[in-house]
Amino acid sequence: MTEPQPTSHIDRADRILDAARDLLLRWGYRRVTIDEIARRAGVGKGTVYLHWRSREQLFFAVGAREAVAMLGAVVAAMRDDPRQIALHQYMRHFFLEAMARPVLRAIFTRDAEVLDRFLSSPARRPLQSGKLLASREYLGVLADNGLLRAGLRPEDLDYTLPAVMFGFFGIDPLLPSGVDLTLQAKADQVADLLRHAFEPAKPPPSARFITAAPRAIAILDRHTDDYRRAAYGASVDER
Amino acid sequence: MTEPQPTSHIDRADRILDAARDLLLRWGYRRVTIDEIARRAGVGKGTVYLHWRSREQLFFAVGAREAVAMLGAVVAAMRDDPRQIALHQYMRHFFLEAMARPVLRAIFTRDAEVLDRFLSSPARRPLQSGKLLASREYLGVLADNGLLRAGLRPEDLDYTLPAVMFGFFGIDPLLPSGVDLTLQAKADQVADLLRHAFEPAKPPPSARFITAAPRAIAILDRHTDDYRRAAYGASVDER
DNA sequence: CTGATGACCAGAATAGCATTTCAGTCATCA
DNA sequence: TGATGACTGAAATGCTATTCTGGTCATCAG
Repeated sequence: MTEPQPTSHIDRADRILDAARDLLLRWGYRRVTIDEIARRAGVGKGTVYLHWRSREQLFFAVGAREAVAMLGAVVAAMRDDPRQIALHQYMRHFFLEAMARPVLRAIFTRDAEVLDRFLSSPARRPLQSGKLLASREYLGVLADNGLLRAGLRPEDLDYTLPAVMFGFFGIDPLLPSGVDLTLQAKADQVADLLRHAFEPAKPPPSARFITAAPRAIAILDRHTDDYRRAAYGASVDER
Repeated sequence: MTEPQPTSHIDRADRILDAARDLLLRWGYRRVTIDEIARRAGVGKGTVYLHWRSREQLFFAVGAREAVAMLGAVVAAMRDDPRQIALHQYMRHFFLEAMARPVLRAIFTRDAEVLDRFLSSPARRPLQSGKLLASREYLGVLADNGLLRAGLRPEDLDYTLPAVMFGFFGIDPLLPSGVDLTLQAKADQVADLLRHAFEPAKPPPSARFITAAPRAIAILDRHTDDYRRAAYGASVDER
């Protein structure tokens, strides 16, 4: 059907992931079959299993690849302007970039229509865990540079930060129809909330951000690599 | 089976609601039948329908009655100490008292095991809506008395407050098992978060609370009556 | 006459079974 | 040597017969 084309290992993985993503969004997790994905990607079914151990891992990879793209966009903003490493800015971007990507939006809003069975699959966990939000190390860098409220320790956020973000991602279907803000407005509200709740009352001097940014960015880059590895299977570093 | 006893209309409603609540918690919404509830309450099946229009309304009444009890506890604390009307204290009590009551906990944590079908029933809405949390009027009283951060208008909380509370109620199953705080600790975190995010930086003088408390309490009393009426059917004011 | 009841009914839920679908494997091939 | 797709069993689905149960209302007890 699709004519075979000479491709690298990673290009082929991308074609398969593209097919999986498109079918996922069109039909939902339950209805998509490996046969159809392989057909669409122009490869044999066995080939899919040369990249990922199972169907579950394949769909995790679909999410992981979008996570890589999302983190890339967020980190790019931080490189442009070190002030964007502030927790409230980070989470604002995180929220906007996640909601702008259909697969990630489905995951974070726990969209049962799209994900059905995948919601309760253990493979989904790493995509929704607190680590993807803001790891201890990232928060440690903020704390060390006076970018968190005095007396607030990174571990104090282990519970609260995921709770808040989960709330903003998931509240919509529970709200009466009268309340509907734009995505931007919601992102601004998260940012405002987090800034007042967790950051110093008076904005820290720019120097602090400039000092902290490289370390903060390095941490996110490392996380990004973790997700990239997950997306393309262990074979990503063979190349 | 249960010997009939002379009772007022409301006593009988309570017996039926008791039976419904016990069976709900033991078996979950789907498995409980009206026949079993009536048998347990020692009344005929038809009698149940003299109180509520439908099965759905009956279970809504079970929740509404617990909401009355919960609001009663919260308001009692406010009568003892006017400072408890502060948004963060209100929500702290709300969280603790809701989580301490099995039916409300099931509703607010969206426990699919207990509620299954009831989760998507429209009758559940009024129990989970923003209004039960903190109505515009309540927030208006706080704002009028300088108990909200300068520049924060009550309607600014329409989205954010439900999002945050929903997050705290629902996050637990999504967190890695390492993170498990006591109920008290979680309540303290909600309170801290809300105080920093939405209330004045320096604690307002007591006089403000003393002035505002009667009006705040009156609003909650009115909401409580609404739920009481819903719990016992329209017949509650016949008496 | 009034308020309570439970036999009754239609539609929905369930159980049981026959059939189809599909994730994952591996012998074969280019 | 890397890619394939025919093959297999387990799980999902469709179908039918049967049971269950929400809600009604004719009847009855006090």
